[in-house]
Amino acid sequence: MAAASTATAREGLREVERPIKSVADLAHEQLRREIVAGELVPGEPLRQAHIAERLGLSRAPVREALQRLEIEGLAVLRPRRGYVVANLDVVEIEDIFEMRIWLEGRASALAAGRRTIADLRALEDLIARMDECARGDTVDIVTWAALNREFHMKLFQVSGRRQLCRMALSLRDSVERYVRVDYAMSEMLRHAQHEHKGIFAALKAGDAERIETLSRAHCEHTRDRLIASLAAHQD
Amino acid sequence: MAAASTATAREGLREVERPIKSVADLAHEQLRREIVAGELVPGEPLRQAHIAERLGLSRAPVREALQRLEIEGLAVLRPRRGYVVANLDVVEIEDIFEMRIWLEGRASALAAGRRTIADLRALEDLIARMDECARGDTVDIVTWAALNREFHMKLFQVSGRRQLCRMALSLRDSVERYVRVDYAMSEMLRHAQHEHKGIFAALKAGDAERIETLSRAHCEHTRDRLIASLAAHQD
DNA sequence: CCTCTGTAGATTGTCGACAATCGTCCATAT
DNA sequence: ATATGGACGATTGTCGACAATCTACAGAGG
Repeated sequence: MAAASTATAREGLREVERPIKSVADLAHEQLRREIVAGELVPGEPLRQAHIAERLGLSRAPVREALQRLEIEGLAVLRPRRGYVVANLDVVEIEDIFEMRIWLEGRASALAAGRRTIADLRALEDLIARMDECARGDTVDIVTWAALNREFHMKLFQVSGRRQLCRMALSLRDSVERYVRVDYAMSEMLRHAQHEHKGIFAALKAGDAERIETLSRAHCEHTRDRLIASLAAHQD
Repeated sequence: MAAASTATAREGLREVERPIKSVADLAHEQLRREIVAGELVPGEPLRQAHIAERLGLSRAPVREALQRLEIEGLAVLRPRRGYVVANLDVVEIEDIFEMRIWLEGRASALAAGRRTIADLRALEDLIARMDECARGDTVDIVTWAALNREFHMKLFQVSGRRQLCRMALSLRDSVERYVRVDYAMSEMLRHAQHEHKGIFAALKAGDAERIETLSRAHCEHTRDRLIASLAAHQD
């Protein structure tokens, strides 16, 4: 039994996202952005040679990126037939949201007992920057969504639970593209901002019970709005 | 918006494990078995060339296998320094078990409302085969563990929730190797068998509330026994 | 007119090789 | 004796090429 403690996953929760980025990491992030942003629509085939050429690299890192997307639930592999952008049906979306409601509520509650001044400052800054995006009459939905993801990721990280953080983030990403389409079509965004401020206040106060309730409600609202939107646009 | 419904993940829950296996799939399964079985100890470096030679294939599929192991939480990558077998500390193990307790309880409850005769027969058969493993004075822990995994996987699948099933199985696998070490050193195995029969009975009766309670208790017992074992053998 | 079969094209899965980077060992200076 | 610096070996990350397999289309047969 070799000395193993050096490999223990203890380098801090910041490294849920890998520190040093390889070309494969960049390809993965790029494709994830494109899928999440809806530029690559569900069912669209993801051809390795095509993507490699488009991103200016070889097929090996593209394969790795696709592999990860599959495990994250963003792509589906049909052996010898290639990857396609995953398509979640309503049942699966509800499935994911049920888990999110519990996991995010739990993470928030834990965070309330561990937040530091620095954490609060970082979250406050993210809220302010999101406000910026929605200030004028034109809403910068792309930037807002990126900041929103960062806000919730930060909140998860404050919980101090590495594994819980991983799960919650992964589930978020797998439905984010559907949520974003919905946000763009509704006033939900400003409502979300309001809820973020409530969550932040509860975190600042260290009120675990309240932040858990608020986080769950935040998730539930997103889910309800999304399901309603999907039902309306069913085609 | 192209016709996407063909790609929808609807081919049935059996395909959580991929149907047609590539060399990379086999490498992945082999390495996972070795890690879960404890043959590869936490902290041990996983050198690509070495593994490739040992399994008689090239580095490409080995890389893919390692990639998956990382996302499953079984391996950790330090960029430019290679993969090592992941080492979970007690906090992370408790973290994972807290999620398992909730997810597995929920999946069981849902399964109680959807089980078919065929499902029950399959589960009953698995229980019988596990009994076989523990009949004599020598316990076939490896076979038992494989059947145990199948039993719980089957139970998750009956829930009909594809995503929930994925998460629960992934979390199981990431702590399985620690649990197995514990099983080998205790009488916990027979106790687990007894609990399986209780869970099965509740499923057969369609009693959602009872099976949820039993499943959670099953998880909690495993956790408590494991934590105690880790505390005793701390080195 | 429909169905089945065989060929052609395209795409994946796998391989071996090369360059970049990291850890290690040794020489040297303080 | 300890610390600093450079070269060597080992390992990863990336690339282009090849073989296996699948899809699509065309042609023959019923």
